[in-house]
Amino acid sequence: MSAAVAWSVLGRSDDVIRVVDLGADGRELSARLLADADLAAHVAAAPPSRRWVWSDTPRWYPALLAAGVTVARCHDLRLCHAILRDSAQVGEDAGMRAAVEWDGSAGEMADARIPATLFDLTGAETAGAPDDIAAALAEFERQRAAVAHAGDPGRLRLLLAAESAGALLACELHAAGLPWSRPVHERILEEELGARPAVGGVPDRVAELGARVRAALGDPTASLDSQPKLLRALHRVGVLAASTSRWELAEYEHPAIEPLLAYKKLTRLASANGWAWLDEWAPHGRFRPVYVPGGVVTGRWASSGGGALQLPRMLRPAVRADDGWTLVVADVAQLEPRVLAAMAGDTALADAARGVDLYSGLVARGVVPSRQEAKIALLGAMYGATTGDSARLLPALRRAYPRAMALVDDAARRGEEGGVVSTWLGRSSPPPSPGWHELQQQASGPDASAAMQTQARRSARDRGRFTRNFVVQGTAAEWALAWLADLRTRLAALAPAPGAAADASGPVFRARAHLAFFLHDEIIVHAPAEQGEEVAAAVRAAAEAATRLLFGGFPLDFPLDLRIAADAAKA
DNA sequence: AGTGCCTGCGCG
DNA sequence: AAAGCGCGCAGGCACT
Repeated sequence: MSAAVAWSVLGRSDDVIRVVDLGADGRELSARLLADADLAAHVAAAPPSRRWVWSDTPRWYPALLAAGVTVARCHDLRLCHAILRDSAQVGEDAGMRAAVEWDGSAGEMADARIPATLFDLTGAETAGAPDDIAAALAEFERQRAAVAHAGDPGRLRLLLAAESAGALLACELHAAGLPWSRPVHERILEEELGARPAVGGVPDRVAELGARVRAALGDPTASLDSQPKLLRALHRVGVLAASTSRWELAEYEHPAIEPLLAYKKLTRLASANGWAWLDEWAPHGRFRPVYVPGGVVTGRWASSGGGALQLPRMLRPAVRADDGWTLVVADVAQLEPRVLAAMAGDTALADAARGVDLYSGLVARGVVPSRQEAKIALLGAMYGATTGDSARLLPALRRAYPRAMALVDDAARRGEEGGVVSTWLGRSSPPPSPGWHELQQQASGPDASAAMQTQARRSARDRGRFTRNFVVQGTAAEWALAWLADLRTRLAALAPAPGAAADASGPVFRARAHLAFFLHDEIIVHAPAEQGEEVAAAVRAAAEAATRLLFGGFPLDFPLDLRIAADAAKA
């Protein structure tokens, strides 16, 4: 009877895949070689509790998904390396910083395997590269040791598991795609812009507005798309704006302003999400962005291509469930202030959040006069406002919620001093650059100029605002990851759709309810119509599970705005 | 032609 | 200059 396999490390050795099975203690139990074509079957045959360890999820998982195989758990060495390398809980002696071959972004690591030239085929080019099985085993052992010796191994393990689950989900979201209605998108474009113009042409509504602006400027050839030229044209008619931004132009009274603002709005729609976007990014009923887990320093996801995280509200009706399916759209109400309350153990702020709307809770307790001011004050507290209404409201916030304010103020102070701050689960901010330290050093010297001192002061404050926000934004990202990971597991346990059929989005995601979109604090699940309520219950249960996982019994809810509908239009 | 920066604006 | 955080992308423009 052999010990149970806890981990299976995947890597390459010569031209084949090597699978090394490890016990819970990290000891090697067995190893085997596999051809690429046999990997999916091997993974599918393993028990779902198996955690697959691999260099970089986008390099291994898409092929499995294409073969119809999903994985319940993995350990993404690249993403976990990035966390452990910077975490204040991990000592320098863990060697994470020295293992620079793991530092690249997903794209850079892919490049590292490619020989520099066609003649450089000595085999050495892959020796230290992450895909190599020896490199993967060494890094995994290094990471296990780093976690074991960390200040709070439990939280760090949670973070690494959540990050890795996110890596799986990012690939799945891309494979599944967001259901997108071409007719609805086209209808919106035609209503706003007019008929689709010929290639290189300008939509009718844009042309009309442009003519109105030029007429009002008294300049039939005025260029509206070049910021410097537009600014000069405005100055000539007495609009002495310093920039051509929407907010500033709106301050001026001139017949050119109204059509100009409309012109800007429509050209933005046409260039960012017009017909060309539709053809390129959602040609066959699915929008498939590339999600980049850990792409933001705080731990938030970034995206690449198609502007996935910037879909304008105007286009949300184009997010439309397939026939016989529905969407469950949910976002967290005021995620970041709630996260702040929980992190700080601020029971007074948690108390104000008891209802559905935290901002109204502040008004009800007489902290600020209006909901709008509550929002501005809290955002200012988390972003580090120094002027205006927001800064004016901070003293009231400080009186009412000293613990929450102390947490962000302390993070800001540490940042200004050049220190490192960490999220709830242990992701740490990157240290300041050598140049930053140098500037602070020189500015504190005896022969520092006043200009240099001002610059250093400003640079310190900038970093303070970054670290102030880092702890909150980063912990909110952790809550969201925990929510996603838990929901992903719950959805996988639901019954398949009746009469599920294969189609272009792949058998796995056509067969059952699945996540289709994620944006910081919002998710969209695409589900068989009759499972709408069941999925909604899973979404809520996952949010509660995430809250307990991170914050235990702290008395605070993370209420969701949730709707079940055929499309994702915002209320 | 390719690059990198700037402005502006979409999202949380 | 949208007061204060984090992003991606398009278009113009200066540079190589």
